[in-house]
This record gives sequence, C-alpha cells and structure tokens, in this order.
Amino acid sequence: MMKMTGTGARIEDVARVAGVSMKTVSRVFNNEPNVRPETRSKVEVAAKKLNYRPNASARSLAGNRSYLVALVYDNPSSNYVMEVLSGVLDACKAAHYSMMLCPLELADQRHVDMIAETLAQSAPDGLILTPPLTDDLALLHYLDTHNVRYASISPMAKNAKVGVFLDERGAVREMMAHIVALGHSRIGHIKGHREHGAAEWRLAGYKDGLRAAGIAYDKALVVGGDFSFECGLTGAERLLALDDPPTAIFAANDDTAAGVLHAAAKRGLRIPRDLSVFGFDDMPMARQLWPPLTTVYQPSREIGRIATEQLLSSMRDSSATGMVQVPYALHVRDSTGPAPKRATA
Amino acid sequence: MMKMTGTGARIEDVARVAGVSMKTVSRVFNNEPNVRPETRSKVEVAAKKLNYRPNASARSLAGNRSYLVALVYDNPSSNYVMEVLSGVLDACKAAHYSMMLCPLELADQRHVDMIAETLAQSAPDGLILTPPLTDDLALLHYLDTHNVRYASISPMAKNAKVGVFLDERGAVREMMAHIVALGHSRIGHIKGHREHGAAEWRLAGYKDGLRAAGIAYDKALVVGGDFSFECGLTGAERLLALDDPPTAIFAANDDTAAGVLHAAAKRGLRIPRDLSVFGFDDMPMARQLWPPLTTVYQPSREIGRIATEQLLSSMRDSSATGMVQVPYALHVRDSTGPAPKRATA
DNA sequence: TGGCAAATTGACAGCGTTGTCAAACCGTTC
DNA sequence: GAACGGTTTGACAACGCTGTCAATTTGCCA
Repeated sequence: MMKMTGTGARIEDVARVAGVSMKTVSRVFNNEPNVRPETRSKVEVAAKKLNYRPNASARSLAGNRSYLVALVYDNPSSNYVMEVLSGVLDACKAAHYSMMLCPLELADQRHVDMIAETLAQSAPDGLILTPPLTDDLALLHYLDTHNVRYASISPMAKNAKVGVFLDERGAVREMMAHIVALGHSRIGHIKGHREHGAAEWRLAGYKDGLRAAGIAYDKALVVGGDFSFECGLTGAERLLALDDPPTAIFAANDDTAAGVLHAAAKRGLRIPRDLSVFGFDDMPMARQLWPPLTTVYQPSREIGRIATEQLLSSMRDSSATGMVQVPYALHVRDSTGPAPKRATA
Repeated sequence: MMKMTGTGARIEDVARVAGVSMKTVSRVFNNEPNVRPETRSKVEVAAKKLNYRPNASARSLAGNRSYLVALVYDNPSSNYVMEVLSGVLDACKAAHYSMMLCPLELADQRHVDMIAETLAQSAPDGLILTPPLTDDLALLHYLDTHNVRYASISPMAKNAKVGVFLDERGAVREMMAHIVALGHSRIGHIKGHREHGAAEWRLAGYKDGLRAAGIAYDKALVVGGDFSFECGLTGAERLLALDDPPTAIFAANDDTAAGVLHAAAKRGLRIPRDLSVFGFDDMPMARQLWPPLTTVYQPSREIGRIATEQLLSSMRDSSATGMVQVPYALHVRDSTGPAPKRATA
C-alpha cells in the first residue's frame, strides 16, 4: 500500500545520488548561475531517477517567499475572470508558482482591509489586478505604500508600471468606422462603469469614430452604465424612447449589449434590420446570443498569461517594468447591418 | 518605511508575551484540547496584541500537511465553476485552508497523469470534484488506490462517499408536471453528456414526468447532447424538423437551452407562443436570454461550500462521511407557456 | 611553474511551526 | 500524606529547503 505523504525523495537524496551537496541541487533547481553543465546534468539525472519534486513549504519557509501569485478580481463577468485566470495559471505553472484567488467587493468599503488580510495571511509574492480594481485609488495607494508588487490588466494609463493593455480606443474607432460604412449616422452609446478606465477609452473611441465620420457628438445619444446586463436594458429603453432614436447602439461591453438585445426584443425590434448593436470583449456568450453579437475580441487568456509573466520578471529584476500591448480583433457577426431607411450617399 | 516580509510576529513572540511556551500557543491556534480556558485567553490576548498570524509554510512543513484544498474541474460553464468556487473559498477561509485550482481536460487521455502531477507538486490535503469529473472511473480509481481524500459534487450515486447532491430527477419531474399542466403533450428532450450522472437523472426525471401524465415515451423526441450550446442548436434543429415536432423542449442544462432558443429564433419561431423551452441550472445568463429562461435553480455556491465542509470534516475524522442533499427550486420565467393549437381538455 | 582572480562547490545554520515525550500539576483515594 | 491517574504545560528535535560564507578548483597570465 502506497503512502501519500512523506514518501517523496528529498533534496538530500538527490544530492547523494548525484554525488554533490544539497546546495548544488538547490542551485540547479533554482536556475542559479555558476553550476558546471556536467554537474547540472548529473543532478538532473539523479532527480529524474528519484522523481524528486521540491517541497513547496520548505522552499518558501527557507527562502522567505511564498511562490504565490494572487489574482485579485471583482468582475461580474465569470467568463472574463475564468479566461484571465486560465492564463495566469498557465504562466504560474511554467514558472513553478502557485496561484491563489482573492475576490474583492469594491462596493464594500473594507475591501482594502480584506486585501491587507490576505497579504498578511498568505503573503503572495505578487498580485495580478483585473479591472476595475486596477483603478481603485485606495487599493493602489495601499499597495504602493506597503511595497507590494503587482501587475495591472487594462488599467488607466497613469497608474500602472507593469501590466498589459490593448488599444481599446483604437478598436472602438475601427468598429465605428465599420458601422458608419453601413450607413449609420445616429449611433448611441451606453457607457461603462465610471471608475473603470475601459469606460473612458471606449467612450473616447466612440467620439473618435464620430469625428472621423464628420458626425456631431450628440449628448442625448450617450447614457450612463456600469458594464452590467441591467444597464443595457434600461439604457436601451431610454435611447429607443427618444424622438429620433439611434439606428445603432454601441454597448460598452458584451453584457450590456446582451441587455440591449433583450430590450430590443421586448420592443419587438428585429436585429439588425431595425437596430444594429455591438459590444466589446467577445465573451463566449457573444456567439450564443441571438443574433450573434458583433464585438471586439480581446485575448483574455493571453492577457492573463502575459501579465503574470511581466509580474514575475519584474519581481526578479525590479527595473524590468513595462506595459505590454496585445492585439484586438473585430468580430463582425449578425447584430450589425445596414442602416434602416435613410439611404445616404 | 514598512517592510513587507519578515515583519510579522512569530509564535515565540506570542509565547513570551503570554508567558507560556510556544507549544501552548500552537495548541490554542489549532484548537487542541487540554488547554485551560484562562491560558487560552491569555494567549488569544497576546496574539491579538501582536497581530500574530501563523506562517502557513512553517505550519505545513512541520505538520506534514498542506492546508490546501484543490478544486478540480472540467466544466464548460464558467458561471457554474465560479459559483462553486466562491463557495469553496468561503469554506476554506472559515477553516483557515487555502484553495488551489486544478483545471483538467477529460478529453485529454493524460488527465490522470495531470492530476498525479498536481498531487505530487502541491500535495493538497483533499480534492473537490465537480461534474463530470465526479464520474470519471479512471480518475476515481487513481484517487482511491492512492488514498486521496475527495468530496464529490453531484456525482452518480454509486461511487461517492462524501459530497453533495440534489434531487435532480425530482426537480425535472416537477418541472415536467408544470409543462404538462400547460397543455403540452409532445415534449422533446436534448440529453446531457453521456458520462455525466446528471444526464441520466434528468432523463429519468423526464421519463417520470411523462409517465405521471400518462404520455407514452417517444424515442424520436429524445436526442443526444453534451450540455453544450452547440448541441442545443443541432438538437433543436433535429427535433423541429420532425413531421410532428414537439411543442416543448427540455434541454438538459441552460447552455443547451440557449442553443435551442437560438435555433428557434433562426427558424422564426416565437417563444413561448410556438415553442416552450426549459433548462436546468439557472445560471445568470438564464435571466438574460430572450425570453428569460424557465429553469431549475440549484444553489451552486452553497453546494461548493458544503462540499468543502464535508471534505474537511471527513479529513478530520474519516468515519465522518456522507452525502448531503441540498434543495432546488423551479424558476418559471417566460420561455414556457401554454401549448399552441391543440386545446386538450 | 607560481600566483591570482573568478568560477564552482560545500558545510552549516537557520526559516517558524508541530510532534514527541517528559515534567509538573491537580484532585482523589486509601 | 503517599500514591495514583488524569490534565495541563514545556523543552527540544525535527520538517526540507535556501542563504551565507568559506573552501576548493579552475583558467589565465607572467
């Protein structure tokens, strides 16, 4: 009968088999320099033979670090979080780190205390911040003053040193050009959450698109939102109740776009015949909605992976900071089509 | 300037302040018996004063356990996984355990090796298995022979000793009664994944419902599926192309139901006027579909929490096994309505 | 060949906790 | 009041690894 715990080979065993000291084995496993190639391979052979795996607890105890990365999120979209999470996990695995989760509630005033608690308890070596937490001033201030390393995903530019972003503004601008080319000139927008950098950029891209097409910005066509399904519902109702309603609506993300679709269906509108709708994120559900949603794709899993890699390398060498840009793609599906009636040109 | 690491109080400090030995402090923090109440509170006061938190690495190194629970999943539904995950996290927090994630790919032949790797690497003290992994024979055999503790969520009855389940069969039966009461008699079913216990139960509930209503089981009305959106699409197309198509479709879960809705919309069918549809799970998207989906709610977060508590208590006392049942609820929304034409009675 | 700096390796003491086992203490009993 | 069993406490050695620093080897040059 096999025992589960205490069975594995220890570093001492590997050292004996390889005919070197424990410390040398340690060097090999931590990719430290100054190990002769032949020594290195002796150790690797011995380790493989014994099926040795370093004991994580001992490692962190002796090395005074946790080999842990915490993914911090307060995002209503499970799909988004799961995608990012997969990427983080990929990068952690490759680097022999572990990942822990730290769900926060931005609405809860004590969210900074909660993260302080997590830091004290589990002492992760670094954090991955996802939007909208990337832009929470109280949180960032706490992290900065307490000297905690973190990488930011899609943050507002000014704060972040390490992380990943994409040209959301350019993406929306491009999508707007597509919509304009379909003949739309009254284009509505349901904004994202006020405190969320992405909301700002997407709005800017919307304005860029109007300007490029020579369409005047009409305040009445832009309503507030918070990236939720519900705000898509109410936002669309407000826009569609206008005297001169929009023929196309840009929802700040896919959840909100789903709400718009929902509201349109309720009103008996046919999409895209009566109304074009497009979103942002390209979550899996975007394909599953009816009609399938035109939206901007962002490589969320890649984003998670890269953010983690950035974090880890900035931990190794604190000068290795930098934001890396990832590409987006326009996914034009069936929720956008030619503008009704007014055949301009 | 505050330092991040190495700052915390150690057990030795608490011991000194409380005027006891380290071991006594350890006893207090591990809820061990045989500590006089007044000693206990002396220690608690000292710990609070120093804001002491046990060092996880040292604890697991000395205690030869990881205080880690691994959530193992291969579930296409992010929403479901995130909900369960939240519950697991709740329970872990309460018990001073950590959670790690172990995404698997059942389709990949090497999934057992992957979990073996995880076990060797991170040595979690126990696993939480989510469907459909709960019913994977190769995996279960590995865990059993290697003496790994686990709790199963909604497994097929025969395998599981510790875990959580709900009366899925009864839930479907009840839902079927509701549909029959609306006048439907040709009711289709798109099945779940073959290897998934839930698929079996839901089918059984479907048959129960027919039997209770005195409706003959018609093989032609039941098509295969795998809990995916896509199988809802293709399954619905097959059913609706029948000479005598169903007036209602029970999709084995909400994803599949979304596919049915999608297919129906493509065919120009109005729901529920032309077709009633209902699913199972009540994922957040169920409310967001058009029309909002009638479905069976299961308390996924609670399920995750309870499964974890069960696991932990079975680890403490290996005789403390048992499956706990959680309630479901019928959420009747707008995707089900009276049967078209044939006004029986 | 000897001498020196750099590269490579090793001995050993922690890291902060828990397990083991023995000591001290307490209340009964005869 | 001595002996006894049970409860409560403490001393100390692990746990498996890495950091420190010293020892040894190597490569190179005069």
